[in-house]
Amino acid sequence: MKRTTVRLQDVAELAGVSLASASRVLNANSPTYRGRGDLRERVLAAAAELGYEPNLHARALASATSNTIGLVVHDVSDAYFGLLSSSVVRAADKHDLLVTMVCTYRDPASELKYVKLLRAQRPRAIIMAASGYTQKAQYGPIMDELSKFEAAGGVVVSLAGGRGVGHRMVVGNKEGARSLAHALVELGHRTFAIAVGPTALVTVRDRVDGFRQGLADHGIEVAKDNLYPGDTSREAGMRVAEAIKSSPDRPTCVFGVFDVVAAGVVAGLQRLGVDVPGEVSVAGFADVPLAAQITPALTTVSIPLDLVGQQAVDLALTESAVPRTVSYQGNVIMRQSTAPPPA
Amino acid sequence: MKRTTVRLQDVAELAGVSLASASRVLNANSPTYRGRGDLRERVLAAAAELGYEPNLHARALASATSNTIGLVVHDVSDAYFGLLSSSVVRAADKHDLLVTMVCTYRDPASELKYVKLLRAQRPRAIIMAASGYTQKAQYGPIMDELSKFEAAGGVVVSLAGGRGVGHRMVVGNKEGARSLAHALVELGHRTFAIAVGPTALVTVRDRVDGFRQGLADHGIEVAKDNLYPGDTSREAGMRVAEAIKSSPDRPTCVFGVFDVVAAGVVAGLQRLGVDVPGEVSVAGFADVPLAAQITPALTTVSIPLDLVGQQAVDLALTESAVPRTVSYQGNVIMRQSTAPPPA
DNA sequence: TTGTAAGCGTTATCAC
DNA sequence: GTGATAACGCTTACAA
Repeated sequence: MKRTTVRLQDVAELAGVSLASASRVLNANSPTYRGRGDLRERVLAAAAELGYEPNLHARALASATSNTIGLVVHDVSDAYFGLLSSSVVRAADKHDLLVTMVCTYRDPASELKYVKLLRAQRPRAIIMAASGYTQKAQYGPIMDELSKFEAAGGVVVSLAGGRGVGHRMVVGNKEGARSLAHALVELGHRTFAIAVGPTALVTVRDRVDGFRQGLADHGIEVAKDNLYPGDTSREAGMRVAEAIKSSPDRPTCVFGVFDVVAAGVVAGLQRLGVDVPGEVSVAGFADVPLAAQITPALTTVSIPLDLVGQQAVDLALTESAVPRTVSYQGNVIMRQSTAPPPA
Repeated sequence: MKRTTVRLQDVAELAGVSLASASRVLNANSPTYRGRGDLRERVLAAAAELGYEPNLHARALASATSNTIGLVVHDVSDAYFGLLSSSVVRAADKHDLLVTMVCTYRDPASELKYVKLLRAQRPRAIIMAASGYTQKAQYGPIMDELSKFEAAGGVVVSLAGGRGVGHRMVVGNKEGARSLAHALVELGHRTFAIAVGPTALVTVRDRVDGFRQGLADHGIEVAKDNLYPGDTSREAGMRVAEAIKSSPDRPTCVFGVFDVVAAGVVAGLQRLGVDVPGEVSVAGFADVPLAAQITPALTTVSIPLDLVGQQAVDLALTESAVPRTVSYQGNVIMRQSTAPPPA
């Protein structure tokens, strides 16, 4: 087979104009540019006839800008990140930007690898929705890499709760969890358990800290035994349910740091014959769709993921020298999974 | 600010070698290549010191290959596509491939636009998990674009049920729905309703056709009135529930073409005081996590999305001249949302 | 307005 | 094994 790829050159030749002119027409260069006579039409016609599609690599190389933004999440199949990714993709679309998405599956090493790869791709910006590790050994190298990216003219948007390079977006994990705690105490609860999730994440730390802070505001503490680390799965929640059921001082309320985990706690308790919320109340965090769909519907803290995604893209497009910070606060959503504790 | 971006040239100079040598070292060119003396080490050291990261655009341009694959889905925030995307990303990772993901939100026009954009990015392959429109006016232009991509040496993997360019993956929508129908009839049901969803999609058509076929196998037909078109949302399901509740000849079993819709039917019926499955049984399709998490748990047909994603990437990497076809069959999963009809 | 030509950062093809 | 040097397909001064 001969060369099958169509170059701008080919278009130019077919239209009988120079490479430069063809380029100008196809880029609608200056708003005023129309080309003399039917030059413009000839080029357009030639491009259409040949099925020409510009080579973005060449364009990126020559113009030193790309129309891509990188998005780093933990796991797209997780509803939280799925929703976020979707809103990022949607917002990017409005600016004719393509999104290259990578999933770290909560592994700092693979996150580092991906940031490097992304950097190699020279995107306009990188949105870090994952990251946020509590250990310097884990986040350090990633930050370094991001700094280099910035030094080379790239924009970074960090959604992580902790420190971060570039623009910062903070979703109110701490504040939201604290408000949730207040609401639950007001309901009458005094003994709590927390399904903590992966402790290496800043998000987790913030939610747990916020929640405990909220309890502390009322002079309540969570017993060490009632802190259950785990992963972010439904199964983790179910295991917590078992532990609680046979716990000596059974809490009257369980806070699951992720909705999915909380849903697992609910399911686990139900399977063990414990009534929710009659005997034990359960609350989650994030308000992913699942929360409203289980029975009883889950009390949780809603995060406006839609806005967050949009805003992230907006920030990704602002090359301001001074990093900006934008915050979003969550709302406590009381549903049927929580009720006053049994008398 | 001076130029802040590090070129291979810079690395070569710092290492005191030629551009070509630096390139060879960094690409571990031939397995045997080691460079003479400490040449290799010097280059590596220089690259590390400078924080060099290759420019993939330049590389793609020079080598005429990229390490990117394009993925087109309807909506990542939809559990089905979230799961699929995740498995694609995961599989791609094993081959050090980056995934550029676009969402069409079920709009043929935006799908066309995206395929063009993707083509411009010159990915190694494009995986079409969306598409599959029933109307030629809609899928035609997209297929054309994909053909051009193929002609230029790209690989296409089509997950759509209908026709498709390149390698084909067929998930057993028809067969799965048919088996489901059989199972439901065996349970004793004779009158059915179908929450159809968006009729413009091949996936929908296949599931509906398969289901009706399955009923037909037992001499059962679905009344026109019992076919409810809509979108793929939970709300659509709830509306169907209302319609059914007040329907003159109320069906004893409802098939929702998407799990989310079916879940909506369940929730809607429950809200109206109709017992599921006591009075009406409900089944869905796809077995997304939600299906197992609602109460009662949803009977559905499971699709091995994990395998599908992996396989899609495998196919994306096979440049075989003859398009291959791989099929996956779903399994009927009976859960608590279906039971024999009331006597 | 248009064309000529010089890059953009790599890889690949040559000689050496 | 190594180093010049010509592509790769495009944008963008600079000249005409």
